[in-house]
Amino acid sequence: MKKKALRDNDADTTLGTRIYESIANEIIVGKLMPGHRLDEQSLATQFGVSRTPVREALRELGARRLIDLVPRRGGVVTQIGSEKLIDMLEAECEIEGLCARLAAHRMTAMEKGHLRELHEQAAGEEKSLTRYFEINKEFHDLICAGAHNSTLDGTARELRFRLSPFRRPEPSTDVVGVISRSTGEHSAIVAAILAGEAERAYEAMRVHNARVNLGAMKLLQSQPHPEESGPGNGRSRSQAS
Amino acid sequence: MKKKALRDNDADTTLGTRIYESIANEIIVGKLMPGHRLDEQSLATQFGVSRTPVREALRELGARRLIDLVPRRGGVVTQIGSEKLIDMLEAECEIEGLCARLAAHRMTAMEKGHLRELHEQAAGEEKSLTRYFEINKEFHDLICAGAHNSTLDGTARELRFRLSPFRRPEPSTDVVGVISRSTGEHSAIVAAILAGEAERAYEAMRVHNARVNLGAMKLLQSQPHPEESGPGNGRSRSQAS
DNA sequence: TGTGAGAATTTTGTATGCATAAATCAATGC
DNA sequence: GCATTGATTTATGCATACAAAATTCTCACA
Repeated sequence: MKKKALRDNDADTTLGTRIYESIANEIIVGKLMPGHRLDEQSLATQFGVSRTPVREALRELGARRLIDLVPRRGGVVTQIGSEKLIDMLEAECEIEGLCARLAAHRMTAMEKGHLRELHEQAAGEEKSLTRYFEINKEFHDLICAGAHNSTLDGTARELRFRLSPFRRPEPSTDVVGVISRSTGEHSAIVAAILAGEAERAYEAMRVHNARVNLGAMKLLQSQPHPEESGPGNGRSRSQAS
Repeated sequence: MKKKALRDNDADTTLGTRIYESIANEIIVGKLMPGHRLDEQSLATQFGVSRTPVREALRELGARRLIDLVPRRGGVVTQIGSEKLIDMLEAECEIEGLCARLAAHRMTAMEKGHLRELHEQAAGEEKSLTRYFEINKEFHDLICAGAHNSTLDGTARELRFRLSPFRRPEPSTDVVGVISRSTGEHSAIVAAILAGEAERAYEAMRVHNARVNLGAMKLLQSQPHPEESGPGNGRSRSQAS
C-alpha cells in the first residue's frame, strides 16, 4: 500500500482539511467506490499522520454526505441508491432550470460574452468525449453562476459534484451523435439567455436536463441491481449532458 | 458559566454529535449570535468533556456552514450578510415553489388530507404568533415532503433551518392582519395542491414566499448596518410566512 | 500619548494512550 | 455439518500531552 501524498502545505490549511479534500476527490473521481469501508488507522498510515486529523476529515466527509458515519462502526462511502439518484437528478434538473431563468435576466454583458464564447468553442470539440465533458461542466457552471444567487449556485454545484461519479465519460455508442444533440440543446439555452428570455431559458434548460437525465435513469434501471456496488462497478452508465 | 447539559446518551450517538446538535441548536435559536467566537477550551469546560469531541463538533458545524472555521484561529458563528440573506430567501422561495408544484402531482390522498387538516386547524389559531409560526413551519414542511424528492425537500428544509433565526416571532404591529394575510395565501396554495393543479400551486407558493420575503428584506435594509451583529441584535426583523 | 519589539500567555493542531464497543475467531454442543 | 457462546483481536471514542502559531501583555522609547 503506497503512501498517499497530500497537497502541499503552502496554503494555510490544516492536515484534516487536506485529507478531507484528498478523500473527497477520490470518492468523486471514483477511486473510492460506494460501500468502501474507510478505516481510520489505515488511512492514517497511508497519509503518514495520526488518527486525529483523519477523524476530522471523516467527520467532514460525513457532514457533507460523502460517507455514512455510523457511531462506533466507522465510515463507509455513501451508497447512492437508484431512488436517491433519481431524486438528485430531478433536483439538479429543476434547480439548473431556475438558474437559467435568473441568468437570462441577470448575467452581465461580460458573462454573456463568456457563455457565448464557450459555446462556440464547444462546436469545435465534437470528437473528444472527455474534452466535451469539461466544456459541458463549465457551461453549466457559467449559467448557474450567472444567476447571481450564491445559494442556488452552491446547491447546483454540489449536486453536480455529487453526481459526477455517475457521469464519467466513457467511449460509448455514437459519441458524435450524443455530443451534437447536447450541443444543439445548449444552443437553444444560450440563445434564450442571450436574448434575455427567462421563461424560454428555463424551459430549454429543463428540457435539456430532463432528456439527459432520463437517459441516465434508463441506463441505471436497465442494470440488474447495483446493490453493494456503485458507479464504476456496473459499467456503461455515463451520459453527455 | 454554568455547565451545559447534553441530550441523554440513550440514543447511540457520540459526544461530538451531541455537542454539535447542542451548539447548532443554540445558533439556530439565537442564543449564540453571529460573530460569536467559539473557543474550544471553554466549550469543552462548559460541556464537561475534553477538547477532542468539541473539535469534531466544530468541524461539523463548519461543514454545515453554521460557523466559519479559519485554520489556527478557531470558529466564529457565521455572519449572514444582507446579500447572502437575500440569496437564501430567494432560493427558498423558488425551491419551495418547485416543491409545491411537484406536491400537487405527487401527494398521496393521506398527505393531502393531512395538509387540509393542518390548514383548517390554522384558522382557529389566529391570535398566538408563536403557535402560528409552528403551524406555518409544519405547513411548509408538509408541502416540501409532499414533493417526494428527498433532495429538494432536504435543501428546502436546510434553508428554513438556517433562516429560522431571522424569523423569530415577535409581537409586532397588527399580528392578526399579518397572520390572516398569510393564511389567505396558504388557502390558495392548499386549494391548488388539493386540485392537483401544479402550475397554480407553483405560482401561489412563489407569490406567497416572495411577498413574505420582500417584507423581511425591507425590514432588513431599513436597518442601519448589522455589521458585527446578527439577528437578535437589530430587533424587529421577523415576519410571518 | 502612542508605538513597536519582544516576552508571556492563550489557543489551536497533531500525536499518543487507554477504555470500551464491535468484529472476528475458536471451541463446544447439538 | 452447523449454530451458539465465550475469548481474542481490532477499531473507535475520548482524554491527555506537547509543539507551534496566534494573541495579549509589557515596557522601553520617541
